Amino acid sequence: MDAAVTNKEITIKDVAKQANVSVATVSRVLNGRDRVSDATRKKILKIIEELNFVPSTMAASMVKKKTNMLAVVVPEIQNPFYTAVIGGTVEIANNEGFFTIVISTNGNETEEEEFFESFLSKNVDGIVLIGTHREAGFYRNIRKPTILVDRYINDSGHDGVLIDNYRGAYEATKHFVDYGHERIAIIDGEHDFNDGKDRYWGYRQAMLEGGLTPDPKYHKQGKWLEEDGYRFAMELLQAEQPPTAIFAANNVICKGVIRAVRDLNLQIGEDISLIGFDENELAQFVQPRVTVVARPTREMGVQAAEMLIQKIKGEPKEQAKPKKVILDVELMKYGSVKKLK
Amino acid sequence: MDAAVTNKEITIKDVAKQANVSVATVSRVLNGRDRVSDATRKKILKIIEELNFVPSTMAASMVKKKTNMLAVVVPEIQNPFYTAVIGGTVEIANNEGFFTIVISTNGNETEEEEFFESFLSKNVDGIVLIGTHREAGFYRNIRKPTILVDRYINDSGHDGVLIDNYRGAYEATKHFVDYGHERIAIIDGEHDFNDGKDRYWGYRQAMLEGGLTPDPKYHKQGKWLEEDGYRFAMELLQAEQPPTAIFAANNVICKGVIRAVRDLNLQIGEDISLIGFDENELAQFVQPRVTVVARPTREMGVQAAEMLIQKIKGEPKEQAKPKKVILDVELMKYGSVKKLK
DNA sequence: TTGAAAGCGGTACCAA
DNA sequence: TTGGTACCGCTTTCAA
Repeated sequence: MDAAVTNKEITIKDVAKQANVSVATVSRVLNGRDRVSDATRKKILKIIEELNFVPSTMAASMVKKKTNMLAVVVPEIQNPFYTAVIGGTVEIANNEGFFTIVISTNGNETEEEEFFESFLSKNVDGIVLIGTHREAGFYRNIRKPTILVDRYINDSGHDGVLIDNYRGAYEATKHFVDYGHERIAIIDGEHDFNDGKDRYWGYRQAMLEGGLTPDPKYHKQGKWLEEDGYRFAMELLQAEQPPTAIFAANNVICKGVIRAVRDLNLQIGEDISLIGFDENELAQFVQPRVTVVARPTREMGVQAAEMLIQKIKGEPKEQAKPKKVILDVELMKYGSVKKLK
Repeated sequence: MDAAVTNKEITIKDVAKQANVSVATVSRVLNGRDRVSDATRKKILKIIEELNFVPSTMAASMVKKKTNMLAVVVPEIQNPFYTAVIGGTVEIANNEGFFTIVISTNGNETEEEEFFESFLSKNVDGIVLIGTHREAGFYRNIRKPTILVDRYINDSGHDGVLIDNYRGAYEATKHFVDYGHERIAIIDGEHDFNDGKDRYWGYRQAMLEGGLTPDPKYHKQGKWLEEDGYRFAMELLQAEQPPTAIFAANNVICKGVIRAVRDLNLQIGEDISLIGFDENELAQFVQPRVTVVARPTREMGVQAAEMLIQKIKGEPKEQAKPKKVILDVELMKYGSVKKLK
């Protein structure tokens, strides 16, 4: 007698009753696999329409053990690099019939762990992960199909989509060298992931090949923050012997550098040469545009989603060996590097 | 005999068996509501730990009819305004024990509908929605707790979190007027949502109050795109009688205007005065910074999430009346408006 | 304090 | 081509 008016969810049973068939048959037309006579199919379809019935994907997931949900886990949701990756992933996922949960770990290992323990491992079919953890053990514990993006951890046991950070940094630095620069500074951050480390070593290698010795006082390490870019650029540019060129090893550092240059009333490409890593709006807006190592951000998300879905759909056969897909970077010469001599 | 080695998911049954108790008891310690003797509780907890058991939230959701998932639906995931809203929502949601699905409709009504029909209405407890649809009917059909953000539709039957677009535009325009401007242009887009319309009428009102007649040739309507901002600014600035001030009615239009001004080698705040709507990085970077109508973007997501969760947790009592929360905007005077005396 | 058992809303196997 | 029914993994009465 209670809740007569309540918006009671209608279920497959209601449809079956109305249509005078069994739930099994309704289920059949829902899934479209088994054959059902045209007459009953039409009848059922009509009732579904009338009753405005929407099957519970949850109930289905429970028996199928497939949720059709992916998770994409990023350290931070406001950084345009991450939203680009998310965008690429979401697009492919939707095309393939998957929904996507977006989770931000705030670059916090504890939060990351909690998410994995409590939820992900049970309720999604696969994960696109831009990890915060540094130890391989954490990744090996993830027993779901997972693709690591951008930050790759060796021995994690998962596939990865990365870019050639080493080469990007190498090309950038070599460009400086080719244009006659000798006092070339690099602003980066901690080297606890492959990406940051590789960029530094690419820089270093190009220096050495150019007959230059990397000078510690031109290597500024912060935390990969815009503020670091600003602060270190200020320091460098006001030093007794300022560098003639700065390599900003990620997109937000580059922003900071640009601000510093502006605040010191200097001219990019004239008073100081600059190359950034990764496109960013500011860098492309200033005059002259800042030369950057461009990476295919959105494409990384696309690749990751494609690999992930293939893995989910594919045989659960023994995975040969974790596969790394390395996408190309390109040095976009926009004119912020001055030719010396 | 099959699949002996397979990574079989362990369930509540396994735990019960190991602990020599019933599944009911295990469920009790899982949920912590009912009382369980300390001894058994400890025993069970230990086994859970050993077996590394993680309960299936799906199974629980099915009987509880609560998924602990929210959806936030946005037209587009790359726009920083939307990611800020998402960020605010996700933060609150996580604090309150909810996960968040992010869905991008690509500003496409059909995609939006598909999502709602197929999935949302069944599998999430509530929705934060920045809608694409224009008709109230669509919204009335959503029978889940829903908060409309930014774009409000009357008669939708849902609560909303908005900003005072009218006042923002009014203040901006009045600022121009106060500084002696008379030829004041506005670049906006279609008026199919309240936000755009209100901005236009705010502009209009301030003009009239200032004794100025809005001149159609200074009202440029595009599609709210950066490209529109660029194109129309180009047109306006190269006209026979160019305006002395431009009100760019959203963030991306403002970017376009800035680019146009730069490409024409003009000086903001000198050759052309400019006010934008909403903060954007470019506007705050150029020299002088562009005066903007600032709105609390992230805060909108926070508010929406709080209202939503309260609604979900609260009594399903008859909702008095859809509630609109209107957040304040503020004119940030950064110096891009010239005083014409 | 604990256990037995009836679901939640579907799917899929076995029979008819 | 259809129906009956045993689950999926958990929660929640009701009884013990």
